[in-house]
Amino acid sequence: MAADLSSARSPVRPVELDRTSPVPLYFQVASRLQELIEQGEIGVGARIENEVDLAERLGVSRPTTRRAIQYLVERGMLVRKRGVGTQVVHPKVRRPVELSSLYDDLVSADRRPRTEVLDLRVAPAPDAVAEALALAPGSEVTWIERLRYAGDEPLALMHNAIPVDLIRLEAADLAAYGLYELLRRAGFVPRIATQVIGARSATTAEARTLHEKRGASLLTMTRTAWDAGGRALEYGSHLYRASRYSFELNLSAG
Amino acid sequence: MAADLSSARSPVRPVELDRTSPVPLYFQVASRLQELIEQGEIGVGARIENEVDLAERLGVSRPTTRRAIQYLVERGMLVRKRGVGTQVVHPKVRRPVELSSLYDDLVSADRRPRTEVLDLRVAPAPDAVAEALALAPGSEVTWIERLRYAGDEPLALMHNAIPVDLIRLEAADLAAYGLYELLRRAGFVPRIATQVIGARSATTAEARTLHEKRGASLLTMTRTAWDAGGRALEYGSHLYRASRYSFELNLSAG
DNA sequence: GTCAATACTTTGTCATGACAAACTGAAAAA
DNA sequence: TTTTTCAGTTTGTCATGACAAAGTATTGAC
Repeated sequence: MAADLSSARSPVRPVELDRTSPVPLYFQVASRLQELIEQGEIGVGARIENEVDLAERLGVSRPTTRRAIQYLVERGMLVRKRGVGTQVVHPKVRRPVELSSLYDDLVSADRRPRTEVLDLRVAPAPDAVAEALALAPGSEVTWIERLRYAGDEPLALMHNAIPVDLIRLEAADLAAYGLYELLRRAGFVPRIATQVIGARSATTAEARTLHEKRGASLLTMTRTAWDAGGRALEYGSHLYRASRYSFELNLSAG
Repeated sequence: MAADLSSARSPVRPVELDRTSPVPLYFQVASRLQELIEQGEIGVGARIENEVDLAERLGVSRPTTRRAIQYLVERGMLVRKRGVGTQVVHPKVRRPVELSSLYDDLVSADRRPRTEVLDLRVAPAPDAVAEALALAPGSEVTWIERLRYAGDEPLALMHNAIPVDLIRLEAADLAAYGLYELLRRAGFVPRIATQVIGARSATTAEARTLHEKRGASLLTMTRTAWDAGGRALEYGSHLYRASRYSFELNLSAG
């Protein structure tokens, strides 16, 4: 039994790599490995074949194999040790913290998101917001206030500021789609963000809006997002009902 | 002026690469680039020299240059575009979410952490904890309850469970060092973790311990951490004073 | 003047080869 | 028996060379 485990090298069946495909070879290899691990054919703790042999068997170069393995290492499925080998540490992809909006999250969790646009106006940005977005003080921003429902329950009260020259937002669009979706459609893809997560008690008005008791605990999240060109896309200051929502993170260290 | 910006290629002074150093070449190159960007010698928005020229000028191969650039791309400083070039998007390193303990954070923020060990015992793990740590139900764990101060103010009430066969913990050590530091010294390096951040109101007892009013908002964080071998190291369930603490995250998307 | 085709630049992918460093385990020495 | 040494395994680093794909800028046709 014990001997079995130590010899549990990858029982990979012949892999069909498609060299005519636009999908890079390293990605094809990574996908195949990921599949085997997710299906449990290579168990947690088992070592996979070494890079050199794997490369030879698949008919690709070692750098290509390395890149495929690296891809899965970055996702937290594999761990490498020099002189030892590469081991499976987790059967599922541990995604890094996602850069997605609440709307996207709810859609994928099938929680029937609905959005009510409470306010939509163009106004000068307060100093703190202008600084967060790296705009000149007093620059105009589109200011949005939305109430997000999951099913029939209010879940979050969201305030956003978007540089006014970036996109023209309509209440109808905001009610139908997430802000990030609208930004993406306009060609602005959020790539980098900083978030601060905290908590505080609800004011009377906030409690009423969110169907909570006065003084109930709320999760606060402020975020600034930039696109690949370093352009500030969005500043957000959101309130979540702590009784209905929490943030889940997967971390991995070098 | 505008012409100046577009021609603002990296004014890199001759870089001294040390080929005898144990520090990898790609890392030396990355460090040098990072320095130039942090010091503003390559401004945000400016394009850096293309890979081929940079490699030639530094006297290294293109893969080495690419790896250096890739390193900074992953840290959110640079963005690459095929056919265009590589651009500076942020002058500071945007670290991914750190896998460090509160103690380490406070030390680096120079906030004089102090720890009071309220409880330290060996007991069977509750089912939820055993499951989080992937232990058999009822397995013994070392159970710790600590109160963490920053300066003279209590900041967090921390509960941890550590598999009992992993490390022998002493109250004196826990008072002097962070848990992660002790784990690392024993050879267990946390590599992967999942966290859930939420909020709730303080109970009377919690409020008293943390010098808060009854019902004050607290940030909750539960975390399970694993080492590179997939061994569960630690389960933690912590309470932070929302009035004194928040979580800061830097995210980047593919 | 406007639009389309073309040339050029720059990053992306892949192969081959070589040596170094870290770890493991077995053999040899104390 | 215990420790040290050494050989073998495996990942880490680096070089060179080649072609592909995407984006930009220029040129030419209309």
